[in-house]
Amino acid sequence: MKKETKKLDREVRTRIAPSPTGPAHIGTARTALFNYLFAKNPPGGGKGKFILRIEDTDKERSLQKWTDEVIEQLKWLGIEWDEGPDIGGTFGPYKQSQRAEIYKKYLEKLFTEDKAYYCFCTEEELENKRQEQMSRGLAPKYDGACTRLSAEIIKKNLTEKKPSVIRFRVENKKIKFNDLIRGDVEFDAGLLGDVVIAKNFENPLYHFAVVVDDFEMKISHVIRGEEHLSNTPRQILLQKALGFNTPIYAHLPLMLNMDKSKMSKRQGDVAVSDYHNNGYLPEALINFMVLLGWNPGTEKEIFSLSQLKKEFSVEKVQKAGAIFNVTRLDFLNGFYIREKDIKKLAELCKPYLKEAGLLITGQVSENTLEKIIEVSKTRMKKLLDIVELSDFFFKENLSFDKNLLKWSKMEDTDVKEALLLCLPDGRQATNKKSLGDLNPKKGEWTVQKIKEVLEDAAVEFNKQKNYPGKNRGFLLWPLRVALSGKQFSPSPFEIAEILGREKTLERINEAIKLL
RNA sequence: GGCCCCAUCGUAUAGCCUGGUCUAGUACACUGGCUUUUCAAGCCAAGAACACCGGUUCAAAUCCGGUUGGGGCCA
Repeated sequence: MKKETKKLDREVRTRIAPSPTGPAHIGTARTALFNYLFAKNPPGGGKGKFILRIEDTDKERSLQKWTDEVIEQLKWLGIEWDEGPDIGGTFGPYKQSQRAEIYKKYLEKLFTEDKAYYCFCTEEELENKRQEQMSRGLAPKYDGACTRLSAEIIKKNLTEKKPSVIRFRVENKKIKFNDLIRGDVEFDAGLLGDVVIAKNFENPLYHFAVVVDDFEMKISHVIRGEEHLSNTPRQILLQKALGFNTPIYAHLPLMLNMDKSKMSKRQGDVAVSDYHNNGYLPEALINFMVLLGWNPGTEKEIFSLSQLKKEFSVEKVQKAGAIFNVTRLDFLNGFYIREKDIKKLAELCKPYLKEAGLLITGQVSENTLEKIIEVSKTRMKKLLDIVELSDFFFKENLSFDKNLLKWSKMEDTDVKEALLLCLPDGRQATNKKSLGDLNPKKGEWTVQKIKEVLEDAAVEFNKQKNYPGKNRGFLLWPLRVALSGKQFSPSPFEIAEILGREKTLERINEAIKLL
């Protein structure tokens, strides 16, 4: 289980190679992150390069819009690459669809050296053989029916346009390699069978294309998900057949569903855009993802991307898969939201408020918006939450059940009295100031003043009604509900200040009418 | 089914390489408390794990073997 730390004479070059067949997957983002961090701070020191390659060999399912999407999401996360798909063309092009000539060249080389051959077996034949092997308790493996076809038969089949694929002769031997995370790993390639590497000379398949691309792009370290671990031996064999160097491998633990299976769409959001759109902050997502499978060995667990660039090291990466626990992501996201500069946070919340039709340009001042967000932010797990949390600040009319106004065992009349006490003429009932007596023009409409007046009123109210003196809920709860229309909200002092005197009094009156 | 990988509180992990300082640390979550008009946030506290069996050793979470369990790949 030794992990070698070989000195590299080559430049460190890592890559991420997504297939643009759907929205960018969260697993792709995490793999990208680890590759990026590794390149930024390679074991031997110096600076490496991180490359973005687009694996769009599947022409039917690959769409430009998904390539654009992956780019957008990686940029959003702050993961930057040095080459590809449209920048820095030293080893380009960086899209597999544009590299057909390169693949063809190597495919031909394999053919001339008799390391690859045409296979004319049909899907059906293959499937039957597979079933038969499995029923006998054997590993399903290509039986080699076409390995030694005569030149005439091949020619005949080809001219007849019989469907064919290209297979690679997999040597019957043990393959050993050293994985940066897992140590020594050994496979018996004899169990593999000859693998299909291309549909034809124009259409290479995954195993072949990665091997060629990684070599041509001088990738030094292949850091990828554990699902590729068992693909590694056949790729190594291909490299050997082609005369390539084998890169250094590091297989990352998988991100798992709650039931420990590989993270999948069925059990929650897997697209980076899902998290982006719901208002997770990139810093939270980065921090969360990196801690899934890595930690510095200290008790520190809040990391910015730039700190990570200095502190990350592969040796500290776990071997076991990690469950993607949204609750923890929520905590981290809430933490970063609370930490955020209020102006920036307001900017980030705006789109959500606009989308919900709450924020109409020019209607609410920047200053007020910031106050609204300031009093709501401790309750936010994600940016989208701001909508539910603050809608009552923006609405003209509130609608809620009048019973919500009652604190403890209050009757309608009690509630009414409490609310009346906050109004300008409520003063009649007491010799203290009421809310309505505060004059905004004299700078009296502040949380501080409002709080003073209301606390006095609460004491007075309790005295009158013979309520337990310490419990201010008899006044404050009805007031808070009158102002927010909600069971849970910021304090009535904060709400009143933001709402302004006029609107505050209006809402109190509206509530009284309900009773 | 074959092959490969993995295994510390519910979750993420520290500790494992270099056995003793581990009556196993931290964070999230959960529970209780403080604060409090409410919900949050904050603070305090409590509960909670070395998968199992054997071996090596004076001593094992740590080293070795096996078992079990989980996962991945192969179509």
